[in-house]
Amino acid sequence: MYSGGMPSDLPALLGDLITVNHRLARVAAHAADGRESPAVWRTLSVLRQLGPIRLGEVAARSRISQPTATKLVAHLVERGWAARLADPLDARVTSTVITPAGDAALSAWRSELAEALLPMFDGLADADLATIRNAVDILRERLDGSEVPAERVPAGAASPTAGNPAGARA
Amino acid sequence: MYSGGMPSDLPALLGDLITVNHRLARVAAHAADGRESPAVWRTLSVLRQLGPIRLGEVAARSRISQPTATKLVAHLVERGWAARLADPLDARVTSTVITPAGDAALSAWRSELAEALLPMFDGLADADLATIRNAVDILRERLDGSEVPAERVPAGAASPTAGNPAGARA
DNA sequence: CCACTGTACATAGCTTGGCTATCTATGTCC
DNA sequence: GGACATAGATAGCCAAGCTATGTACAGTGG
Repeated sequence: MYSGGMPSDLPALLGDLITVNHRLARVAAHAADGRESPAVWRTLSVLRQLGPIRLGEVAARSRISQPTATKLVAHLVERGWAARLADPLDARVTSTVITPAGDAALSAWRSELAEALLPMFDGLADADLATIRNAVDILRERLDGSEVPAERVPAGAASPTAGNPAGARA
Repeated sequence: MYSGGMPSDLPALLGDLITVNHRLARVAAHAADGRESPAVWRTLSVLRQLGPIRLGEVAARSRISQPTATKLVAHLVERGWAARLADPLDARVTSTVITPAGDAALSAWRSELAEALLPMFDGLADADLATIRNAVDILRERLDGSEVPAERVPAGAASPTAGNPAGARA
């Protein structure tokens, strides 16, 4: 219990958060489906969540560089998990959508992952699960909300004319 | 809205957890010090936490393969952030310790990271910070406690007949 | 004492995700 | 039409991860 409450020690909290985060990532890496990489699922998640989306937006959302996004999307298209759409208004743009196959693959991965991680979370009290759920929601909101201070990320993004759904919870 | 609290939807929670986790990792990757990689800091953390430790233990703790641990530790030694000790009882063993320089570097990184992430957490209510702190503690405990994949996990995780891939779309 | 099996780490070789730098094609503004 | 900006593609590099295998030492049975 952290009833003491030490909000002033934010740096320590952030350090711990990132450390635990890395460790959890390693566990997840083992947990499910060695056949495809985490980056693939992450990209697929972005596509599912944001519908037809430009490459640059994929990159910004995933916090990866544009060339890396190109590579990943190309891989997804090869796999049949995504498809590209020409933009009738701007010939430079090619939007990407997730395909039904991609959607199914993503869902399957999530199930597989959940099953693999279950033992680790077995016996956890409902209250603890709720805490994790809340923390996940809080972090997600922060990740979605702040378009990142991003030192290195090419801070283009000057063309969000399309209504940014910004589906914030709460 | 998740106000209901649905502990039975653990699979969805785990999927979200891993997704958010991965996204946070991307942010952290940008946040601080592009000169060294996350794996370096993770390894250094393990060394600091567990004192002189065998290579195999580093690998198990970090959830990486033994050859990868060899590579990372070698890198740390080159950098002067770790040192190796021969074991007088078993000539096969070489333990590794963090050096003062490594300790300092790790601390510096944590500070830098915290500072870079601060804006993202600015304006967060104390209650939310407490929630994150608790979640971090809960997860860390689970990560430490369960020696989960034992050790040499058979890499090819057989996909257990996914009869019903959790019809719940996420 | 010597082979025989097991353990701890090192080496080799590969794949993939990530990056920067640069190029091409298109759009936009004067 | 020409200068500049923007969207994405291509090239080339490095790090982190893996499997498979090699090497040296430990322990054990004959």
